Amino acid sequence: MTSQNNVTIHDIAKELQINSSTVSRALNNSSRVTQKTKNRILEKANDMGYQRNLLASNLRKNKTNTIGVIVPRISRYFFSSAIAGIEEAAYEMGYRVIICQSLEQLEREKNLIETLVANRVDGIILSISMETVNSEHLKKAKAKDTAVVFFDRHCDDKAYSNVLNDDFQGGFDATEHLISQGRRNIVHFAGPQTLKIYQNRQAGYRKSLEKNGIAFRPELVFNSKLMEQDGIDCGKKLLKLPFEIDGIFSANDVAAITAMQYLKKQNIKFPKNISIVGFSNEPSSAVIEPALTTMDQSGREMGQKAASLLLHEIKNKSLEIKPETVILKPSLIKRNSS
Amino acid sequence: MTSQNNVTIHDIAKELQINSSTVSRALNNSSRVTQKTKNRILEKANDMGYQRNLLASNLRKNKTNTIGVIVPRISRYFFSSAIAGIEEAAYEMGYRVIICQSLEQLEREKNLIETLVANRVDGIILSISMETVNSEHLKKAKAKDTAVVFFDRHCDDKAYSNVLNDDFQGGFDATEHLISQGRRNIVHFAGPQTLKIYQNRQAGYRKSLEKNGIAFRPELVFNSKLMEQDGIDCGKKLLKLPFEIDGIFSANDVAAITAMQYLKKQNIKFPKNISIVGFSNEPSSAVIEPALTTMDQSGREMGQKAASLLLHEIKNKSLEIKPETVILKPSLIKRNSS
DNA sequence: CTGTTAGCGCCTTCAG
DNA sequence: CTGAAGGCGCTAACAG
Repeated sequence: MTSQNNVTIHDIAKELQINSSTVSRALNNSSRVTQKTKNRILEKANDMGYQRNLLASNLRKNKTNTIGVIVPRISRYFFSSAIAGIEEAAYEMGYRVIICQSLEQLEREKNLIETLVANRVDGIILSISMETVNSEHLKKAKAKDTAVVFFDRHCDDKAYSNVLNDDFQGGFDATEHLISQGRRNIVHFAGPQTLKIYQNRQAGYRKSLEKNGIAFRPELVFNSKLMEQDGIDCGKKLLKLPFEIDGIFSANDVAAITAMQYLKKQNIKFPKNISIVGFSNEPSSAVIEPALTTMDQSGREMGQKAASLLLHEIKNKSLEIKPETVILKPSLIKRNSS
Repeated sequence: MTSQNNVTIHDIAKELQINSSTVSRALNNSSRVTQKTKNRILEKANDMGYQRNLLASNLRKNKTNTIGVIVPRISRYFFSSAIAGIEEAAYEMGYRVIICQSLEQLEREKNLIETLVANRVDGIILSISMETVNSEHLKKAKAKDTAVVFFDRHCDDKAYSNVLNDDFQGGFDATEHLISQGRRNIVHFAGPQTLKIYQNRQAGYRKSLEKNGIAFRPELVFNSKLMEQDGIDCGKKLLKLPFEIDGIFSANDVAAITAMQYLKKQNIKFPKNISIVGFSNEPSSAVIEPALTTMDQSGREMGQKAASLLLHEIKNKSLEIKPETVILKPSLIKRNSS
C-alpha cells in the first residue's frame, strides 16, 4: 500500500529493453523517436505509474518554466485580480506561477526572493511591501540573472522594468472631480508615504488644490498604514474636525472602506452632499455609503502587462533587453448610484 | 554584467583547497565541521556570491520542505484567511507554502495536483473546486506517497484527513435564529449542490423548518454557482416572489453580498423587519444592508488545523498514520448594528 | 573533523 | 532513429 512508487525512466527502459535516453525523448515527444516506440513507451510509462520528476528535469535543464509573484497580500482585490492577469498571460506562454505574499514585511519579502531564486524560478514579478525602500534585496536575483518586473508598487531603479499607474494624474483627476462638483474642503486619506505611488497620489491632490486656489491644509491629510485600525482612526478623525468637510479623496481602499464601516456602526450619517473618490476597485467598495466614485486601476491588465514584459525578458535573456516602464492611465468610474 | 553567477560548492571548495562535502556540511551548519573552517567557508561563499541550488538539494534529499495549497479562489476572504493560517503553522515547522487556485475548474485542479506532485511537494492541502466530485485525481499524489488533507470543501473518501465545519449544524442554527425572531418565510441562498458543504447547510435549513412545523417550499431555495451573476439573479428573484418574505439564510457570501448590492443599485429598500443570516466572514459583508448576522467560520483556524494535521502525517509517513477528521463549530456573530 | 565516492532522476551531447 | 556516457549541484554513506 505504501507503494512509494518511484518509477524512473530507467525502470521503463529496463522493462522495454531499450535505453533510458530513448524513453526520455519519447516522454518529451521528441521527433527523433518512431511513433511506434513512442506509443510503447507511453503505454508502459502509464502502466507503471510513471510520474516525471521535475526537480531532476529542471536541474538538468537549468530552467523551471516558472515565475514567482510576490504581492503584499493576496486578499486585496487589486492584487488578486493582478494575479489573475499574470496567470492568464503566463499560462498562454506555458509558464507556471508561484504566488507569494510578503504581508507588507521586508523581511518576508527578502526570504521569498531568496527562496524563489534558490528554486531557480525564471523570473519574478513583484509589488513591494510597505517597508521596502530600495532594491537592494533584488541583487540576489540579478546575480542569478533572474528577470524581475515591478508592478504598481515599485522601486526607483532603472535596472528593472515596471508596470505602473499614472498615480499623480489619478490623484489630480480625482481631486479635480471633487472640486468640479463644488467641493472645497477635501480630506485626503493617504497611504504610507514610503511608497512612491502614495506620494504621487498625494502630489496630484495637492497640485489640483493649488491649481484651483485652495490652500493645502496638512490637517486634512489622514495618514494610514493600510491596517483596519487606520481606517477606524480615519473615521474618528473625520468626526473630530472642527469644521464641515464636503469631499474625500482616498488613496487607499482599506482606509475608505473601513472608515465608512466604522461610521456606519456608530450610526453616523454623512450629510448627503459629501462626495468620496477612492483609488480602488475593490468590489465591496460598491456597497459603501455615501456613494463612491473610483479611480479604476485594472489589476488584471497590469498583471497581464507585467507578465508579458517579464516573459519577453526571459526569452531574450541573452540579448540584454533594456528595462521598460509602462504607465497605464486610471479612469474615473462611478460604482454605485445611490 | 550578465554575470550569470553560477558558483557551486565545488568552486568554493577549489578556492579553499578543501573538499566540497566539507563545504556542503558547513553551509548546512553541520556540527561536524570546525567553527573556524565554517567561518572561512561562509565568508568565501559570501564573497563569491554563492546561492544554494534548492533543485539539486531537494532532488538529492528527495524532500522539498514545501507544501502545496489549492483553493478555488484566493480572492475569497475565507480562503485567503485559511491560507494565512496554513502559512503560520507551516512556517513554524520550517515549511514553505505554494499557493495555487483552481478557479473552480476540475481541469485546473488536476493540473495543479500533477505539477505539485511532479515538483515533489511533501504534502497538499486542498479545498476542492465546485466541479470536483471525487478524489480520483488524487491517486497520483497517493502513488507518490504525498500527504493530502482536505479542508472545508472535501471529498468523501476515508483515505484522507479533513478539517471541516459542522455545516449541518450551522445551517440549522442559522435558520433557528431567524425563526426565533419570528420569521417564517425564509428564503435560502444555496450553494452548488455538488458540494457536500452546501448540501449540508441546506439540510440544516430544512431540518429547522421541519422542527418548527414550517413547510419546506422549493421555490424559496435559490441556487447559485458562486458567480456574481448568480447573486444578481438572487436579487431579481427576491423581487419576483408572489408574497412577502421576512428572512434569508444565505449559505454563500457571493450570493448574499451581490444580491444586496444589486438591490441597492436598483434603489430598492427592504422592509426594515427582514433578517439575513449569512454563512461567511467576508468583511465587506459588514457593510451590507440590511444588517447581517453570520455563521462565522474561522478560516485561519481551519488553515492552522489543516496544516498541522498534514505536517503530522508528513513527519510520520512511515507509521501509516490513519486519516483523521476534525469538525469545527461555526458560531453566530452579529457583524453590524444598524 | 575532513576526504572519497557514489548517485538522486533527468537530459543532451556525441556516436553509430 | 537509438545507444552510451557524462554531468546538472548537491548530500550521504563510508572511510580515515
